[in-house]
Amino acid sequence: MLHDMYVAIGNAIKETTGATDALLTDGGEHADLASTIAFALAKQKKQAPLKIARDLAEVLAKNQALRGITIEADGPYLNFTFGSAYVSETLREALQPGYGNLPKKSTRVVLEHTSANPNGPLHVGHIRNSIIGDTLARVFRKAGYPLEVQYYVNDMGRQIAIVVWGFDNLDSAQQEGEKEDAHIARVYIEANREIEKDEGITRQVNILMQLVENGDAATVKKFRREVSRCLEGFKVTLKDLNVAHDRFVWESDFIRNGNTERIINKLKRLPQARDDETLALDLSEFGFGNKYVIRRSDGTSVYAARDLAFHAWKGANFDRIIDVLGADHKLIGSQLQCTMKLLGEKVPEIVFFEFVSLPEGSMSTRAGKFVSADDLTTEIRKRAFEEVTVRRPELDEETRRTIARSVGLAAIRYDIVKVSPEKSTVFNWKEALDFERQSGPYIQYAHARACSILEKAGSFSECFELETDQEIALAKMIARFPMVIESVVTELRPHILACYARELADTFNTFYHFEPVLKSEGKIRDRRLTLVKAVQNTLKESLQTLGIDAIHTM
RNA sequence: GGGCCUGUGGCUUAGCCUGGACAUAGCGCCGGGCUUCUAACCCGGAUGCCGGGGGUUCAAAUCCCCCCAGGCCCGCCA
Repeated sequence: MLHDMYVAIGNAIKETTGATDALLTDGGEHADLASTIAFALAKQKKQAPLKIARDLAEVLAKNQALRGITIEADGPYLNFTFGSAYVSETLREALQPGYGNLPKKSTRVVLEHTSANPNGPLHVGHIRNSIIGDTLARVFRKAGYPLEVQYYVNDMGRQIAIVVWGFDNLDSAQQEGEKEDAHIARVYIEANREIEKDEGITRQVNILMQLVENGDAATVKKFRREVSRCLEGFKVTLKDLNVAHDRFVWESDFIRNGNTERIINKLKRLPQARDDETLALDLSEFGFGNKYVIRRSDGTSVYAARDLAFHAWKGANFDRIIDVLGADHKLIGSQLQCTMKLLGEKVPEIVFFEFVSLPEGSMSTRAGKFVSADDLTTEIRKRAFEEVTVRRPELDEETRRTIARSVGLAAIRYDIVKVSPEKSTVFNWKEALDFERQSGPYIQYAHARACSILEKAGSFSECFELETDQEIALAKMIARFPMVIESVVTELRPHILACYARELADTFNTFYHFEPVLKSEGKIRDRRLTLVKAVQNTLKESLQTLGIDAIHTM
């Protein structure tokens, strides 16, 4: 609905003025939409912006395509305020199940996220990747795209070789109740300590790496076993965060199926190839200072080669490739994009996010310096359970536990997704455990409140004629939802949805405090209940798209 | 040394790509509001040289240049 208005007004301005851009912006408190076209036309028309705006408002007011829209010139600004038809149409749309869904598309999208090395549990830095990725995935599906979500398993890296060395050489039995990924981290940390003491171990690790690349059956089996165990741990962590992957793609498969060898042969033929002892690309003409190494002098491939093979495979099976990667991958990500372009392959779009650190500094799995996602989940559920128990002592324990799980999940996911990805953050227990304003639970609470009103109301006849400023403001906020979904898809910035959901909850809370619903009567009660139903549905869709449970009571 | 990202009230943060009407919100602070639809809430108030300096423009938090501070990256690691 909002999108339709945007197009109609934009076209009318362009037709009337001959401008190529209608310069439409959000009207803020002045209007629903505004245009600054009068400034742009001032020079060519040799007229004051005030006069241009005034004249244009007069002409546009007569345009039949803009019926029902109030058009006013406020100084040099052209203000457009939508009328009652817009508001009632919004309400009708927002009552539909799946409000905000966009038309089905045929572009097949593959989205890769998380892809952490399987050498220890996921920590609060990794899950920023998971939550940005999973939210994007949900938004793409809502926007009508067929989508596959993948986890790229780095199963042949040095870290894994170190883990395997640890299992072969150290006292490495799994402890009572120890989760697989935590167990692997313990062995990995211990093995790294040994490596620092004894350089000879590095040679043994190198041998393991060669054996696995050459396909030595026993070594491959060991690598696979430990990596699989670690992934089992990850799956539990991700499930607790309501994050899901459709497919786990193993890096070593691209050696075994010959794809890496094939892409290396193609790379050799590029004019940028330098095939001396190593095979590398010279990408200096594109602004890259270092060599992009593809194959070692001993003939084995490096990560970059397998990654290129992986992305070529994705390009062959999908129309659009999106990767969510940490800022430490910016250089290699750009080199990958550059090389894919040189090969004539599809170029992946990469969503980068900056690091999460601890107050005492960067996280490090190797040094055992991290806050694991499991610890965060455990702690936040505990806190949420205490909170629910204080607020709803009459509920039985089982119900309180269920609510606490949803509230905890909401707090974690929202706390992470609300921040722009290009901002680096410092993990803060106090903020992560906050269930008040600008939090996931705050939005859940607004939704639960709407549910409660609707439940008490019973049946009512729908009424689409809103009257008061608060009612109309809320309806207009609801109207923005589909365009929010659209902008997340085009900008690949999920925090836009997080901000919107919070603003919608804010607007509803204000409405709630000024406009009685159940205590009003007749048509007023009907139209407010209709509005509450619309906002409840929109909040539900927003929350679910953020991967947060839209619970009915809390 | 080079490249990328960030810098917005005491703290956290939106807006920056696509320049426009008094810069968004929260925490904290001050003052109000629960016998009334769930107070995980609402209302009011104080707090901003939008890191600094130049420039472009009728107009700059937003675009360009320089500088400062912090983070990340620059490996025959992944």
